[in-house]
Amino acid sequence: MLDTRTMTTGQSHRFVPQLRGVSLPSSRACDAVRVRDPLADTISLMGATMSYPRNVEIYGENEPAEFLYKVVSGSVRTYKILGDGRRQIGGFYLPGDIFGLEFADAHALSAEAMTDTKVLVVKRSALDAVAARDASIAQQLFAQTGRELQRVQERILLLIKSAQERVASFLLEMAEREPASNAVELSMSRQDIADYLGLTIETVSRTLTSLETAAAIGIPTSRRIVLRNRGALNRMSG
Amino acid sequence: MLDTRTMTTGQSHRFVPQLRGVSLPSSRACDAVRVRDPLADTISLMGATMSYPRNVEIYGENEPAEFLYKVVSGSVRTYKILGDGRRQIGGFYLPGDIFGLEFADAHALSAEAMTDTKVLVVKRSALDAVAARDASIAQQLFAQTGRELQRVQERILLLIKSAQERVASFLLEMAEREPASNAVELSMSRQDIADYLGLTIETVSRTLTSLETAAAIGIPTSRRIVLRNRGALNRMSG
DNA sequence: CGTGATCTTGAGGGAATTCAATGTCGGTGG
DNA sequence: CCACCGACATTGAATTCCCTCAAGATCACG
Repeated sequence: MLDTRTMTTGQSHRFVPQLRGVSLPSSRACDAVRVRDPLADTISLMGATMSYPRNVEIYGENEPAEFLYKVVSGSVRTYKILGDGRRQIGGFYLPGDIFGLEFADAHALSAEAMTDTKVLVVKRSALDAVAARDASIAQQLFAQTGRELQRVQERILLLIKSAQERVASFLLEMAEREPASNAVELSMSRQDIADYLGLTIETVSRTLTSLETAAAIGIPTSRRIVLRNRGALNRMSG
Repeated sequence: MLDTRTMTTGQSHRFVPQLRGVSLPSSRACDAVRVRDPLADTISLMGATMSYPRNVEIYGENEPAEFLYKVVSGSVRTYKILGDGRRQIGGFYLPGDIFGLEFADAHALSAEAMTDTKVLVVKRSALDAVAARDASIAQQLFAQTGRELQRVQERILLLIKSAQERVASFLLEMAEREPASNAVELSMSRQDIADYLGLTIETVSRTLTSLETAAAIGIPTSRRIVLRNRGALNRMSG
């Protein structure tokens, strides 16, 4: 099972540190991207694309944290298995999200593709080398870490809430990632949601149906949630 | 009443701390520290010492995050008050610990002295300026952030456990900070512990007595816990 | 000592889990 | 095409764990 993942890019991923474009923006569009997100741009330039089928491991807990990842398409979950078999999900990552940022030498969490997924992979050492030359990259890495920290701190606040508050918060969190629509397409199973929220699958299910009964949401299919009343959800989210 | 627990800590008016002067380390001991921990040393060199009495606010949520703090003596808690009055404690900081590291412009949490406390205070802007020149300082700041992130991730794992597991984990965590002894001197109240672990004060108290009954710990005074059987505690911590 | 704050203990209730059964959906082969 | 299967989801009933409310015990401090 180790090698169901496949390299889809033949491009050399040995990076030659040529910070082109940083000081000489040429086109408006390009400039905008670079100025806003030099890290993303660097990853795109340096990264190799890899594909992982659904439910396949991208990296495992305790493996050396050699790479940084960015989701191109599909979705990824990070998680940790506790001694007694319980699983805690660290986060869900959708296209554009960066994951695999670690501070110890080894990964604290495992990562798995939730659906068939393409990711950009970049060697940490290469990225560090660029960061050493380009302060804006270093700054972005730092900022990315800070955002991750804030995200995790909010999870702590979530985990002390009631089941209904957790589920409502979760739906609003997911909805923020698809701003255009009022519906959420869940790429994760009820079990994933439960392990993310620190609840059981039954409680998640019951809470969702109760939210539907309360006319706060609609559940046309189990993986699709329509937000009918965001105000109510917001109130319920604690 | 909604909020008795947050009222118990007493006055919430802002204390204006006294500036005691700049610490100027000159001893050999500090030189040794310098090699191992350039960040700590820089803070010592640049920082001003401030004193805060017990239960007095050091900074408040949403205030601009201008400073970085290092505990010299005493103890500090960071916390956030939720809409309905619940309080979540972000962390406890003991001598040597750094707190106040933020990524947004404003503090996400408030900080209070749990006991009479002395802290070193350093302007972020000054520290950033040093970091820009000295890569080892920048690296230390980054590492410090990474450690904070790991700490918070472990808290998430803690919050999905049972009450007994949480309390056992908490005791072991506190014990790690006083490696010499087999006893833990708690600088925080039961309410603080409860708000840290996402439990009620009664559950914390009951769990502690049950651990004592099980001969895993001793409780000579309410603020002093003797670890009688670390193996058992470890097993109980999940 | 008395007083308030903190901590412990008890009884009862409620929210979430556990255990168990049923329902739904997508795929696969007869 | 439909019947069957397995994976996933929902629903129900009983139980457990923790919270709430309430009372007492202990501690710190004047």
